[in-house]
Amino acid sequence: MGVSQIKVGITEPRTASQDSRDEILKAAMQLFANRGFHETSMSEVAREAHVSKALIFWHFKTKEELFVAVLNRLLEPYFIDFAEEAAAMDERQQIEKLVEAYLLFVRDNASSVRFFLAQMLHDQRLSEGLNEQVLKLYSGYRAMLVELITRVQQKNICALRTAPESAAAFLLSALNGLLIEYLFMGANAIDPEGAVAMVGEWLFGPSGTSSSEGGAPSA
Amino acid sequence: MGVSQIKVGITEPRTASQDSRDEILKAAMQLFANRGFHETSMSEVAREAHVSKALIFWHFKTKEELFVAVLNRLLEPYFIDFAEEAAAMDERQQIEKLVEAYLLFVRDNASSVRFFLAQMLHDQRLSEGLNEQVLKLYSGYRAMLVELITRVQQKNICALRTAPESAAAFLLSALNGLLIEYLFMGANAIDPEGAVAMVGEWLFGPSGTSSSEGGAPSA
DNA sequence: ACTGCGGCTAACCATTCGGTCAATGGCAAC
DNA sequence: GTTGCCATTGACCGAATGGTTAGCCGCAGT
Repeated sequence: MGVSQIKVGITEPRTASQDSRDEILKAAMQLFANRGFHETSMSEVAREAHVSKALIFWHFKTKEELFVAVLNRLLEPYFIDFAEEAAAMDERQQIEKLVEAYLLFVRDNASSVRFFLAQMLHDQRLSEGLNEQVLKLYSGYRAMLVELITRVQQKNICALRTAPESAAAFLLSALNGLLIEYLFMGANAIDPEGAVAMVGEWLFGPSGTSSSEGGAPSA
Repeated sequence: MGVSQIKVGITEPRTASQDSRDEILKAAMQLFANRGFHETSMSEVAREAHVSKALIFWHFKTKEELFVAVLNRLLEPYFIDFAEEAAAMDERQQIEKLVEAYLLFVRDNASSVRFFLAQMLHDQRLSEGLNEQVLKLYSGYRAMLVELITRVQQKNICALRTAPESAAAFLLSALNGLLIEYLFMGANAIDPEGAVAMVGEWLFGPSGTSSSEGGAPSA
């Protein structure tokens, strides 16, 4: 079939086994993402991966194991590398950067996000460890927001007087709302720059944006 | 559709057929709600409704038809009766009332909301008419918000200077975010009063709430 | 008494599901 | 060349799926 497995002797062997395993995972990821777990059959995965169904069961003992493998692979890029660039920014810029990163991530990983959402929506008990990881990520993000808002309030440059926890929760909710709006309504629903501006106005009152490195809107 | 033509004789005739149909719908609703469409089998519905599987197919031609029937029944209470009480309130109170109604509805109909969410998440093409209805409801709600914010801005009692459409979209997103937070995190996540206060502060600046007493924000 | 029909069911059907198994080709080691 | 392992496959399995069919039961109309 269409596989182009060119051996490049000098570098790592990259066995055919790994190749097929990879393609199975890739196909499964796609199918699970926009059809869900129960609606995706192993035969479909096999067909999409150009591989026999039996081979899937050779790589992964059960359907659940394949599923968990997909989940783990999806979770990999979910860690937003943030700390390094944040050091040079003031709090307001950090907050705005966080918001922007969240939305950009959602926009660029829509199918994965959709996947997790669908998964968490009804199969709460399957893949418990995974949910835990996602939750951890989530609350980490929230903690960063809380801290930033706290600092910003202490410095008195914040127009908002609500408790930081509530404010962060509200902001996070707004972001999540944008997320689901993006998933359900058309792809044009998410507008990171607009959202950042809105958050700025909400937190710091009506004023010019802090860091206007004005890039043209991409979408 | 949705006709409720109950003949009011002296006593309700209430044929056995209607009874069984009702119980099937009830069982199906419950199963669909927390297991999804594909994960729910007709045999399960039958067992849960204490009825033979064939009877289900006597009432409803296919599984999809049963599903749509359930959807329609779920959609009935979704129309927030709002206009009548709104007349007596000023714009700010109306906005706050809208927000509160949204959150209360979500809290009280969590399983239905979860159901619709899951449904819209992956099976976009199934039950297209339903999605249409939900969308209609949704954009109606949004339109009300837009109009209210517009008026409030014209009256100059609004601290926010963003375009009403953007503001409404942002507010709706925040509400949706609270929604999914409620669905995923514990039931304690939703706090209508706190949210209303927050929205008030966002739109009208830091001041005493218009109609409600200050409630301590819960975590 | 019989007929017709709405409500209901057990048994059945074809298909698909997750999963198994015996068998095979390729290839490195001996 | 043979051995042995890795990767891979088509054919197969029992269970469960959505859906059908033939027929039962009670009862109103005649």
